[in-house]
Amino acid sequence: MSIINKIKQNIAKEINQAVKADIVESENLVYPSRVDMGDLSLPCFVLANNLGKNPAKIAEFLVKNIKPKGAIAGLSALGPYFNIKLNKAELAKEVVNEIESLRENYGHNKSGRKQKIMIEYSNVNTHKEYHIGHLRNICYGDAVNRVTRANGYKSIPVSYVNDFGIHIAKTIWGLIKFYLDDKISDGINKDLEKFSKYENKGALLGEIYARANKAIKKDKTAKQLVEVIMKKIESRASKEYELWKITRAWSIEQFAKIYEELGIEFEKIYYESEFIEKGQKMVKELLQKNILEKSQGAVIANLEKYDLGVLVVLRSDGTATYPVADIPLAMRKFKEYNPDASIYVVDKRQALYFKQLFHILKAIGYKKPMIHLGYDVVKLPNGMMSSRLGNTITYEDLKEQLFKKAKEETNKRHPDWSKEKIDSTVCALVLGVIKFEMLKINQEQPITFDIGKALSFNGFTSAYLQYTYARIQSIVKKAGIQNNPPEADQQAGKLKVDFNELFEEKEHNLILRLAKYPSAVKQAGKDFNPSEIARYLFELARDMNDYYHEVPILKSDEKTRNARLALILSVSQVIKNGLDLLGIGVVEEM
RNA sequence: GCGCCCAUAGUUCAACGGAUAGAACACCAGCCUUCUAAGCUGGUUAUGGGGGUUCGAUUCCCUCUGGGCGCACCA
Repeated sequence: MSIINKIKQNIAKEINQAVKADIVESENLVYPSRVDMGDLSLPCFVLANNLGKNPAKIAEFLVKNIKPKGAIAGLSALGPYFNIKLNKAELAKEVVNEIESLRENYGHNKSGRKQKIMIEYSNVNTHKEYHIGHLRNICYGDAVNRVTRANGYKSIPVSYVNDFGIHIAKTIWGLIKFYLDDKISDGINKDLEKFSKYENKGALLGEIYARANKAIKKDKTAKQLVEVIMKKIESRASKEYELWKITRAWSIEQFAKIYEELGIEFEKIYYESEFIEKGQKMVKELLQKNILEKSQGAVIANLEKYDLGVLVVLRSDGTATYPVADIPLAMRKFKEYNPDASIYVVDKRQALYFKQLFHILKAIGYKKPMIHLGYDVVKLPNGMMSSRLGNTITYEDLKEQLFKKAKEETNKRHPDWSKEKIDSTVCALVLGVIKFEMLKINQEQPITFDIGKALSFNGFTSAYLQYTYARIQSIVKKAGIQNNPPEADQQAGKLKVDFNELFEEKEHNLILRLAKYPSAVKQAGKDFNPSEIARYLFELARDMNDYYHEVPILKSDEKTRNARLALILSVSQVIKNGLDLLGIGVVEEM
């Protein structure tokens, strides 16, 4: 349990003893809206209702009947609020020592009790462009994975790639039409040599898709051709199928590169094409079991009596829809990993579909919890993004612009740095921007992605957090302490910290903020909401920068200096831990 | 038509039934012989309308207005 929770529990106990009843719990203690009121507070209304007394009187009663001792430094009543000031040195000692001993594990908890949770994200289409909407999915999924682990679960991140749909036939049609003179010759590999000059063939497929989509819209024969191509791919024995195999590999290579750049690893990647045939067989079985039924030539799941409408599983022409692959995929996941719960990180617009899918899976016999974690779209300031309209920002565009800007800024500030140092710093900054922009807003809200703001590195950004971290490292370095994890314990020990030296109000604010980190992690885990961490870190960094400007560290007396160094080392550890939960790395200098 | 979601400052977001509704961006005015100015300080501006529940409502309920989304053969 975190220090602050222990303190809250003790205070709750004291209060209950004072009123001789068991009413107040540690969760009833809140943080006052202004720091001068105190560090913790109990609104006395609930107590008042239970005891049939005036809340302001109760607050006064508590002040009279509880003696400040240990962690409690002072008590006061302000109207109906019972306010508690904590012992600064005591709290500082507890918090800083805990951070120093737990290090990268500070803030983590065991509430998940090692339950296995499978998290599916990066549910992408091959043969299409990879844009910032996909980035939201992957950044969010990865952060949920990390936050879930920090809360004591054993998470299993997997990806599911849609490599077998009509969109692919469209891209292949475009490829043949625009690049292969309208036909596939016998020597496909030779024809495709012209693509060897493209470094990122997956991105090229995205461009072809957008172009093909526009062309097909106005062209009836093209539409028919696309259907023919789809059938030929499905036959798994045709030139089109060969072309599918080759181009599919291009997209998969592109995804692998993106995952590597973003530092994201999956336990397993599943592909739709592996499940379609199995799914077709399964449809027959489910028809026999009356879980599915035939209607108007199609195969459907009729879920109207559960208020979930109707889900088409096979169209009247016999072609498959999503669930045909999703059902066997879910079964495979349970069979291979036996997770205690299965989470799907997918666009919230598919909420109804997932309710339907889970209903069918439960009917088949899968009773473990299945959760659809929906997130909202990424919009642009001028409106919705659309692959079909070509109104998107692709991952490549974004990365390129960010690199250019970050490099410019870094060069300007550090003309003496080596190319390697600049590159590695810029890389960390760019990744930070991408991930932070995708995570700083609650997943249930749309993101209005403004590339100009993302490039600014000012305000509520990852650069601000990384900068704060780098500033601390700079001081630490000048103080002659190496903040290397193996030696750090010793180093901290060498500092001989007297926590009474942390007498500044801003220091107390920082310590209280550090003490709140574990609850931010817990809350983020409970709500699958990494933006809690992002906001927490911003507040911590703001407190830190405020402190930095106001209070000298290296120039203070030795005793004070040591205490302050211990404090800022703790701050930097928490910034690092929090950024790690968002999948973002720190830089030692910037 | 049925259902779901959203509405807070010029803009983008917070506020988990509690105290004077917080930030960031933008704009204006300051701060670098002083631990990194990618920073800090100060200033201007907000709960869509109407009802209810509650000691207390941005938060819960109803309703109106305005947006977005989903609803058998698009993925």
